[in-house]
Amino acid sequence: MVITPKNPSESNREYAFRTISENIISLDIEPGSMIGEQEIATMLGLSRTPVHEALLELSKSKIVDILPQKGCLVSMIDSELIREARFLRITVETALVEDACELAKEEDLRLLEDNLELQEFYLVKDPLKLLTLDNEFHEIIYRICNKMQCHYMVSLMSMHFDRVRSLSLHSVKDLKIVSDHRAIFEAIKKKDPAAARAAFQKHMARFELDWNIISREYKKYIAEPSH
Amino acid sequence: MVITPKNPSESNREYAFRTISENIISLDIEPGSMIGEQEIATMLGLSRTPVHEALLELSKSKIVDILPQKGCLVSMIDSELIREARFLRITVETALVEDACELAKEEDLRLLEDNLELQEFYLVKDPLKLLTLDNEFHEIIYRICNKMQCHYMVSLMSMHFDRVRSLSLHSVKDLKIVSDHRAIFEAIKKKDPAAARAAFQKHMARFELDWNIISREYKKYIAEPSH
DNA sequence: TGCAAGTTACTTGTATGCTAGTAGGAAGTA
DNA sequence: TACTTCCTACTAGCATACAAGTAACTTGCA
Repeated sequence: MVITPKNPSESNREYAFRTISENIISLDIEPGSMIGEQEIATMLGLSRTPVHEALLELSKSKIVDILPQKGCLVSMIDSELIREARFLRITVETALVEDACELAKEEDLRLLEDNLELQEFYLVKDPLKLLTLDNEFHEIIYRICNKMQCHYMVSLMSMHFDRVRSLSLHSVKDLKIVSDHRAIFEAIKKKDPAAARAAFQKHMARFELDWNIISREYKKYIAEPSH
Repeated sequence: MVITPKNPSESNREYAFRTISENIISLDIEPGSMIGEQEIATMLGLSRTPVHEALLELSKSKIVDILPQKGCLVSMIDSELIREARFLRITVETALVEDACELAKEEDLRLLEDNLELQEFYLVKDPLKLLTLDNEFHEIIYRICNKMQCHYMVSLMSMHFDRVRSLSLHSVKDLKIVSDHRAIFEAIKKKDPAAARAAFQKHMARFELDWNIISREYKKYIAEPSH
């Protein structure tokens, strides 16, 4: 478990939530492992209460599963939940990029472009940073469309998604992701909804290929189909 | 505040969450009013802890606003959040009803039809029951498409929406809502995605009219635009 | 050896107590 | 009257204590 210092502006509960989330997404906490409230509380120098509340929030997206009187299970990578997270993102964000063509102001375009330049800069240097920038790029689009509450809901579910992306860093595909983002940006800039939609859907389609490879390579992390 | 008995299968936290939610949606707790953890805990016969956790969850959808060291503010009816909730539902469920045309089995169609018959039965008798049935109708569609996690996320946000619907019960429009549902059902039954999509969008469009009336009639409950 | 009952250690759920921060009113001052 | 300062009452955040349930181990018996 990787522990970063507590940001002074965040509450203990937020600190616990952020730390646990980051470690689950980065796979520093392994899928399928059990984590105890006390254990984490001690590591973070907190009491159980804020840790308990953080785990409660995480359990809402099913990224952890609280088993009462037993413990807290970090969920296995679950293709059904990933499918849902992906469905939600594709559906919502396809609509958003179209709207963004109308709504984006000069200032918004500048934010997107700054983000893109950072993506290009970190492309070879720091793939993990790239994942953060990727998420920020999408967040800017939510902000352009005044849909930040939707963004919160979608990103909670996207954790399932992000965890798989952590497994496929450092790959050639990163290069394509950044150029996808640029294509989406250009379409918004040109106020071309159809092009934006097409670029976005091409972008999200890449994941399907990843998943086929990863689901073979990391079987130990993948949940059995339930039925 | 209306208090129903605790269901034996639910935890104290779930009981608190359900009770508070119901009272906010039904407007038995007024928009803009302050509620204290202790106050609610006493009313429900619980300690502050499960109430605190319930309020925390509600605050994630911004239906309440926790002001640290001050209290918990039940949010005013906020047209921006309603717009977001509505956007999310329309976007997601439009995609779902199309998919449902392929995925719905005989058994699913029976569930939908049973629900519809109840809607028609309660149409004149109990408009509040109708709201519950309405939500259940939509939930069945999520279930048909195996998108229950999405359903959880969307329904959290839909509370903003449901609260406004509570204000417009007993109106002639109820009749149209039920016939809308039947149109959606028939389209799914005939496996006609285009018809399902059209029927659903017609259904959701009704809200716009409601909102215009209600926002004039209940000004005391409506938040000022922030800017 | 194999199995069953009892015990113990450990888990989360919940209650309670303490801390720190807010708001509003009382009292004092010009 | 108008303003400032202090005090009191109240809030949620958090720590801690206890309750209740689980699971694994130990013990005893056949």
